[in-house]
Amino acid sequence: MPPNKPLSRERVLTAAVRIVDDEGLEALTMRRLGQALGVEAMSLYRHVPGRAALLDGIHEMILSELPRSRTSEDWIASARAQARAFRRVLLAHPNALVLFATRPAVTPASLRHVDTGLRILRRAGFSIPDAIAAFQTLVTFVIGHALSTHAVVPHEERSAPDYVNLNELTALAEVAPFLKDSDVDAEFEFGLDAILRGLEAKLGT
Amino acid sequence: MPPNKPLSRERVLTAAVRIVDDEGLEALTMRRLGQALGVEAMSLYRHVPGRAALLDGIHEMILSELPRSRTSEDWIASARAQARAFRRVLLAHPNALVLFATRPAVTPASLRHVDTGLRILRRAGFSIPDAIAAFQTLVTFVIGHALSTHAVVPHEERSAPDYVNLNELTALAEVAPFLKDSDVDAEFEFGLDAILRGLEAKLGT
DNA sequence: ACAGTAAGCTTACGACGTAAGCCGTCAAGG
DNA sequence: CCTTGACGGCTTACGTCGTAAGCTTACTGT
Repeated sequence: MPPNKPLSRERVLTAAVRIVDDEGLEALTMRRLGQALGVEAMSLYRHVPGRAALLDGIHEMILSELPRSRTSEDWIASARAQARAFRRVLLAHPNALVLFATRPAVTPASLRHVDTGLRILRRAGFSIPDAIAAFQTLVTFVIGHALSTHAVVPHEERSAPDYVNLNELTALAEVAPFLKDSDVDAEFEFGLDAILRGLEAKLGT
Repeated sequence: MPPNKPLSRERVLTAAVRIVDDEGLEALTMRRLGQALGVEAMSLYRHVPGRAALLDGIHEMILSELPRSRTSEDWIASARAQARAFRRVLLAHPNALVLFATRPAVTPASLRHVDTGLRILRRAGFSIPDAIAAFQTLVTFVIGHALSTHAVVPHEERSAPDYVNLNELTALAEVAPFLKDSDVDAEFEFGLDAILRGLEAKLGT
């Protein structure tokens, strides 16, 4: 292999994202990443302070895929569009989803988007604390929903079901058949719509 | 140290939870856990198939702290109470929060609570798919909110802020002073209330 | 030509999860 | 009583991880 382009934080991070996307988070080791770049593991430390910073970098890199959003008159439509866009970006990297549970929702890379989100809510008429809470609610929902529906976890050992009397769980039994083929996207839209309506209702208060 | 009580899955799991609570998830290694029980690491494998199963067990053990909930006439009040109870349990183990992001929301240990949650929503009048989506929304919000407000992450290296023009972020600037001393509980209640109101609104549809 | 510096390499260490097999204890059967 | 088997815990060992420390190479500006 001929001496490639010189490394750079940029190149390291994009390679890292690719590995995570293709092989999962746990496949991302320094040695593996080095190999993908035709380089020894320790060389990476020239460009990234350590593994934790690498994960932060991936987080940042994925967030940077967020499209610059245009806001319209209708604040609900704007908020909905932002939430959808955020979700799309998250779902493009299901293996990296856990990072968004771990890392803080507000990072330098996402400041601009936090700003537009808050602007939408403020213009809608929310007080400052309410706008914060509303934003928090929306972000939290998008991340949480993506996590619970698309996060792929190895899930080796299921512990013994610890016998529960299934006959008592009537509501669950009734619902269970629908769980298999539930439409995840529809569920997301349902939840998002509920939240937005609820926020609208709280505007009057 | 005299030969203690014989080990058991129970004893192993409770010790594990304690370590996680006291020292964090990353402190929970097989050797450390063994030491806490006055036992060698490998002895644990008699009672737990491996580390992944151990984490599943912790997840299960924490969920089992959920109080048996009584449901009232008012479905909104019932749902709110359930959400709060769930949150309380989660916040009792902030270091284990990540597990709830990783592990599926529905496990054998939580079947009963899923059942009562669904029952509340069904009785309120939601169709089966809507009840699923609504439940999902609520659970997701509780977990997500707890994560983003109470998950403690080492957070070593913050990557260079990647210069954003702060002058453009007017909405953020306006809000920033309030971020420091925002009332997390109030924010939670705000979001929860919004969701519940939104769900109520969707009931008519 | 030569010193300085940046980029990558080598070696090494301690900690991790866990596979494989060993050994003491103790209850049941002759 | 002695034997036997199995259960519970221990020992050793392997491969992999993140990364500290120092070395080597190649390019830069003077």
